[in-house]
Amino acid sequence: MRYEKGHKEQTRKRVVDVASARFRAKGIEGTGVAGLMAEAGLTHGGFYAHFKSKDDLVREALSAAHARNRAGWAAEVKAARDRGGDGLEAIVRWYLRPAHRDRPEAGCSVAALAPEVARNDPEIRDAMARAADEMAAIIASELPPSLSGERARETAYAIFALMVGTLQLARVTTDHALSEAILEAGREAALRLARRET
Amino acid sequence: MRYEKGHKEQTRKRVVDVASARFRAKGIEGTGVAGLMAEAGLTHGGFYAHFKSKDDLVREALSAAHARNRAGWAAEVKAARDRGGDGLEAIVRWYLRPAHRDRPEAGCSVAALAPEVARNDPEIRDAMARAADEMAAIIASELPPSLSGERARETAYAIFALMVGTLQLARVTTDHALSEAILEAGREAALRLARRET
DNA sequence: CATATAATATGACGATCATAATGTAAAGAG
DNA sequence: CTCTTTACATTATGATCGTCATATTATATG
Repeated sequence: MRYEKGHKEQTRKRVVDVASARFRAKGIEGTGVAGLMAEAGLTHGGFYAHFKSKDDLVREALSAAHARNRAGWAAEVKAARDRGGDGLEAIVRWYLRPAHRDRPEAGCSVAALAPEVARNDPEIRDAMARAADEMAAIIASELPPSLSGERARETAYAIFALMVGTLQLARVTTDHALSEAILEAGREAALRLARRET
Repeated sequence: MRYEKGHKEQTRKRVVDVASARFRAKGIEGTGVAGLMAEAGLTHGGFYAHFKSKDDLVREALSAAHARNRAGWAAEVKAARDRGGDGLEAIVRWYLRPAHRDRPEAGCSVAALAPEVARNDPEIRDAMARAADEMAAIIASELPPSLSGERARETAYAIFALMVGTLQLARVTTDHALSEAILEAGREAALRLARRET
């Protein structure tokens, strides 16, 4: 059947959105093309009219997930600035909140998929590496003036790594109280790294 | 055929060792029972004479991987102590070294598998959570006296999370120089968290 | 109104997946 | 020396995997 103009792009976008959520929720290998298309309201056959391979979709879904998250980062920073608060503190508290731990399908793709992506092709790794670099750049830009020099990027990467690892540990732990304590410890440590003098 | 006494236990151990390496190298879902048994020199049929399910093996492989790594942690601490050095600094430098980044199959299972494990059953998550808690305990025991009080465990978890996240980011990045810089930034930040005063 | 076309659906390919029932051969028990 | 047992091999099951060739059908175009 022939659909209205723009229908295909809309469908493609829907598949990418579904994929970006399912990958984060169930992993890349844990997500099949058939189930993915079914969730998008389609059958599996049409997949290759939109993407040349699953890897092709993976790249796009990683970028799409990051694009949405980047908007969240920017919104948090802006909201903090508007109320005269600290942008970095807002990011840390927002990233390491229980709701983020509990809903990986809507959260950071690095925390949800980093090891699996690391085992993939360079194109896929680069899609995530670019996302990580952008998040590190946002962190770096929010560091206090005393840290905004040469080593800002390194410090920013360390803070981001701490946030990623903390979220993962909090997700692994089945002890709820410990999971909460891990999140709190991560928040505190991240802010300490951000506030060091010299 | 009937083998000598103890042959079965030896075979089982070999399968667990192969699995613990393969899981870390290719992921849990990325590792099939058939390939695993072939690498152990067996056919896939006998698998269920040793384990009641793949999940059963996963639990055991995670514990086995951790047991070996824990020995490495202890050895690093002891070596540092023997030469009058700082045990925690030794752990951080050993964990965040390029060889660890480049050989996940012999490395930390948390860094290699945390998000995938977080999506699994509570028994499997607990196997990793116990390992993480033990590593955090070692870190806590090596913190300076000024930090050995109430919040030692929280600080230790944060340091461990930073190490895990750093290793993962270094593995994702395809830019070698950046990957090295990420490792260095992680080492520096981890030691800074460990050395804070008050 | 007829027709070419675009966006899907249908169905099938061979591979591989976890799991399991059954077969087989050799070492230990008698 | 025979027989039972044990450790694994063989073979099979039904599912699901990624991929693709082909069929279908409504719409935009003529």
